[in-house]
Amino acid sequence: MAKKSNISISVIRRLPRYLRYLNDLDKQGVTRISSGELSSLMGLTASQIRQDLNCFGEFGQQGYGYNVELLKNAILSILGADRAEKLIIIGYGNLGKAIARNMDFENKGFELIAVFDSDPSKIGTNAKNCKVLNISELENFCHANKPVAAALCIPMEAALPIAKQLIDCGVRCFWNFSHCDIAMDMKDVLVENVHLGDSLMTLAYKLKNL
Amino acid sequence: MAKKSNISISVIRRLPRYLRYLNDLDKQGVTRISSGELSSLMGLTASQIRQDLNCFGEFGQQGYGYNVELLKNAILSILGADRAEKLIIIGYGNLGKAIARNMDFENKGFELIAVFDSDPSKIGTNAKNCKVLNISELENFCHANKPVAAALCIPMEAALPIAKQLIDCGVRCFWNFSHCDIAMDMKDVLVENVHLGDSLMTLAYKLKNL
DNA sequence: TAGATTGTTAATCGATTAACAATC
DNA sequence: TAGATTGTTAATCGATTAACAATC
Repeated sequence: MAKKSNISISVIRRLPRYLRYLNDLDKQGVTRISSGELSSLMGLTASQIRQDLNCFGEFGQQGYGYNVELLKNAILSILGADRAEKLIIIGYGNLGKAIARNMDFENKGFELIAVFDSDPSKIGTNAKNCKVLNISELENFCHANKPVAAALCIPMEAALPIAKQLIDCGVRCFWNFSHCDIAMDMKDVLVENVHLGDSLMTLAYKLKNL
Repeated sequence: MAKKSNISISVIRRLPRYLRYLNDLDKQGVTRISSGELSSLMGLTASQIRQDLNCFGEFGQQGYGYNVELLKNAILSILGADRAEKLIIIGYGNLGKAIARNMDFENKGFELIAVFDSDPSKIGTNAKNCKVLNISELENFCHANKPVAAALCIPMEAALPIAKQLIDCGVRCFWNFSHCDIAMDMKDVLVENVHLGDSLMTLAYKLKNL
């Protein structure tokens, strides 16, 4: 059969993790793996792995298991991580720098094309493979270069106005690190909120209830 | 009734978000709110809010709703965010710096007591309210100061050995930013994995399937 | 072929939503 | 009191796990 139409977000969020393990296996020279082996490696059930994968097609072979490289590439393609959607970073503080320098955009579906900041001492310097531009040039840049995604590495107060400006410039996709929820209601606007503070508090709870 | 014994992680992960909204309301001078009002503000059901809160006790009043300040403090206490557990940061690269400087540890249950790095140019400099120390001093420091938690802002290769060393020093709680899963199997060791790459790939998927 | 392991259906489990009696 | 809104139970929905026939 194959290809369910409505894939749940729970399944999607597991795919990048499968990918990490498959990449490791591939690097180690492992060519095939069964759902059972992978499940004990990752600490989940074989059933779940098979169910997850069968949302998208039939990638295995009875009696054999899964070909590591083939499955890896299939998941890359399912996630759209084999593409190069234009992304800009707003804010070149420590977090913006960390992301610009360390995030492997190319293997995750994006291409970093520019960074923006308002600090004169940063403007004109080199980020990863691109320049740090003045935030005042944002609109011109967007109209000329049409980025589809933006990583918001700016304080909470700045996030909503900048997001609105970006939406007007055609940006449809936000990776939001500012400590607020943005634009949950705007149609056709995608937001992935990363709330590091929420994550830390979850750890506080676990610690308290250890 | 009140106080269920086994609270699901889904409920816990919603609490910090409730807290953010309650903090905002409190700052705006709002003193009471009903589950209905809060639910439309946050984009979820009133039923879910009431169910979530009733895992921990009865914080509302029929016909009135919830007192904002009271509920805010209740959630702070449930999460253990009103404590000050000693935390260290390993790695003072851009990410370590971003977290040291911008994370509001005091309101999230922790106290940052030291940062460690191996780079001589960083050692001895001042982080937020503490020093950057030589990673070679890690064991001595831990035995003297007994941190319970560590934020791992180091590359993947370094994460596991450092985590093991820290566990031997009594650290039981990891906030892991390195691009690997650590120690899922070790008993009594808590890990909150933050996989920024996984988050970005989820965004890639959403974008592809927009 | 026999053994292994998938794809897939059915059963279970848990989480969310709806409903309403209790009560402020 | 009457209106509002909780706390809580029951109903629904979705996700995970188990089981097994299909098949490599």
